[in-house]
Amino acid sequence: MLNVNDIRDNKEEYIRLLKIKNFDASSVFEILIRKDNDRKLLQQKNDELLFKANKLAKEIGALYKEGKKLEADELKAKSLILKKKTKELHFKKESLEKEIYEKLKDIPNIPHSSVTNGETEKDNIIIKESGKIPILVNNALTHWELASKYNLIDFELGNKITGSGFPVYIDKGAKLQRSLISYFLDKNINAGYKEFIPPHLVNEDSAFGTGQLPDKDDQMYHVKLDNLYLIPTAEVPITNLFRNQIIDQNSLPIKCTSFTPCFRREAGSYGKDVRGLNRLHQFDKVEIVQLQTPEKSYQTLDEMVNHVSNILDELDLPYRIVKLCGGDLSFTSSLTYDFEVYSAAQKRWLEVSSVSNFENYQSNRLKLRYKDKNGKKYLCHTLNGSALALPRIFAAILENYQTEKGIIVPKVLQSYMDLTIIN
RNA sequence: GGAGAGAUGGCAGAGUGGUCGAAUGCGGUGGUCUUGAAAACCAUUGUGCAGCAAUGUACCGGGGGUUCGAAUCCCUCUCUCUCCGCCA
Repeated sequence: MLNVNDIRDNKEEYIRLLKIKNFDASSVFEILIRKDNDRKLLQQKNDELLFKANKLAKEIGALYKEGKKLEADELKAKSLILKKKTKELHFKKESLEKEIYEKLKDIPNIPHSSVTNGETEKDNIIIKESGKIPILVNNALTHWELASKYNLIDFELGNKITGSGFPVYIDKGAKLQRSLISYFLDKNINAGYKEFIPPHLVNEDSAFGTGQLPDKDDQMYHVKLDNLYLIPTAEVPITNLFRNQIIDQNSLPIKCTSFTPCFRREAGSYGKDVRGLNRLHQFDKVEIVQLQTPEKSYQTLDEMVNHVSNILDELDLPYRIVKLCGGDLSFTSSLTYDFEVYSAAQKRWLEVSSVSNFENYQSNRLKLRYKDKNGKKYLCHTLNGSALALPRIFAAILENYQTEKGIIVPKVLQSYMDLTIIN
C-alpha cells in the first residue's frame, strides 16, 4: 500500500510512472490528497477540544477535593458539551480514514523508473539467455510421459485421493524432488540466507499483511472452521515474521530462505496449460526473502537475480531472464525479473522463478520499519523470489536430460540422489 | 472436548477511578572510572497522528459502554497459558 505523504510529495512522478502500469492515478490522487488534508484538520481540531476537556477534568477533580461541589458541577456541564463534540469529530475522522484506506488499497505499487511500457508478457524484455537448448532423441517424451514411463509421478493417484493438480511423487521421483529441495536450500544457506520452517497455515492478519487479503482471497484455500488460510507461497509466513517490527539498521539486510508446499486454488485457470506439472494446486517451492534499506534494495535485487542464475547454471538448464513490462508487472511489485527454463520436449519456456522488489509497498501494510543510527524510522524494502519452484524444474530436468538409456541426473544432484541415471 | 487463569513498554512484573504513558528489575544506548575490559556509578531509553517547533493528542489484547475523569468498573470478541480427557 502506498502512503499519502509520498503521494503528496511525488504526485506528478507517480502519475507518470503508474501510467506504465496502465493505471490512471490523477483523479484518485486529487481525492486522496484532499481527504488527507481534511483528516489533518480534523485531527487538529479534535486534539484541541480534547486538550480542553482533559484540562477541565483535572480542574473538576481538584474542586471536588476542595469540597467545592457547586463549581465542579458547573464545569461538568461544560465538559459534557466538549465531549459530545469530540465524539462527533472522532467518528468523522474515522470514516475519513476508512475512505482513504479504501482508495489506497486499490492503487498498485509504483513501478521502477526502468520498467518499460507494454500490455502483456509479449512485451517483456529478455535481458539474458543462457545455456544451450539440448537436441533430443527423435521421439522425445514430455515429462508427464517420462514420469509415467519411469514411475516417478502418478497423477491418477493424486486424482483419486484429492483431485487434479495434486500429484503423487513415487520412489525415485520422490527422491529427485527431495534432492532438489535440499540442493536449493543448501545453495541459499551458503549464500547467507537463514533457513526457516514456518507454519503452512496463516491467520487473517498475515494474509492481509502480504496483500493476499482482502482481494485475492479466492486464490487461497481457506479452512473455515478455524479461519486459517493455506499458504500460497512461503513469502506469506516468512515476511510476516517481521510484521510490526522496528529493525536496527545494522542488522539489515535480513536474508531468509524457506521450503514449503504452496497451495493455490488457481480458480479460473482450468484447462489452460495444465498438463503434467505445468500448473498445480499443491507444489513445492524454496523461497528467498530479503529485507533491505531503500538505498540498497535494487543492488539486493541484482544480487538475488545473480543467485538464481547461478543455481540454474549449475543445473545446466537453458534459461532466460525476462524483465516484466508495466502491463505484466504484478499489482504489488515495482520491478520483477522472471526466470524461465526451456522444457525441450514441450518446446516451451516455463516460469520457474519470479524475483521482485516491492519497495515499501508491503512493509507499509506490515508496519515493518528500520531505525537508523539517529533513531529515525523508515519503512523497509522487501524483496523475494523463488530459488526455486520445484515442479517445472523437475519437468525440465526430465525432458532435457532424457536419453535412450534413461534420465541423466544433473551433476550437482548426483550426490543428493546417490544416483547418476534414472532408468 | 471439559474446568480454570490470564493478556500492561524489548523482556520480566507492579498498578482496582484523578497526581499513570505507567513503579521496580533486567536488557539497550551514551557517559564517568580503567592502559583495556569487567564491575560500579550517572544519565537516557515505547509507538502512531497533528505541528517548523514548543507542544498537543491517542494507545495498557480488539471493539463498545459507564463517568467530568478509565490500565483500573461494565458488556462483548479474540488470543494465550494451566489442569483433565483424547492423540502424533
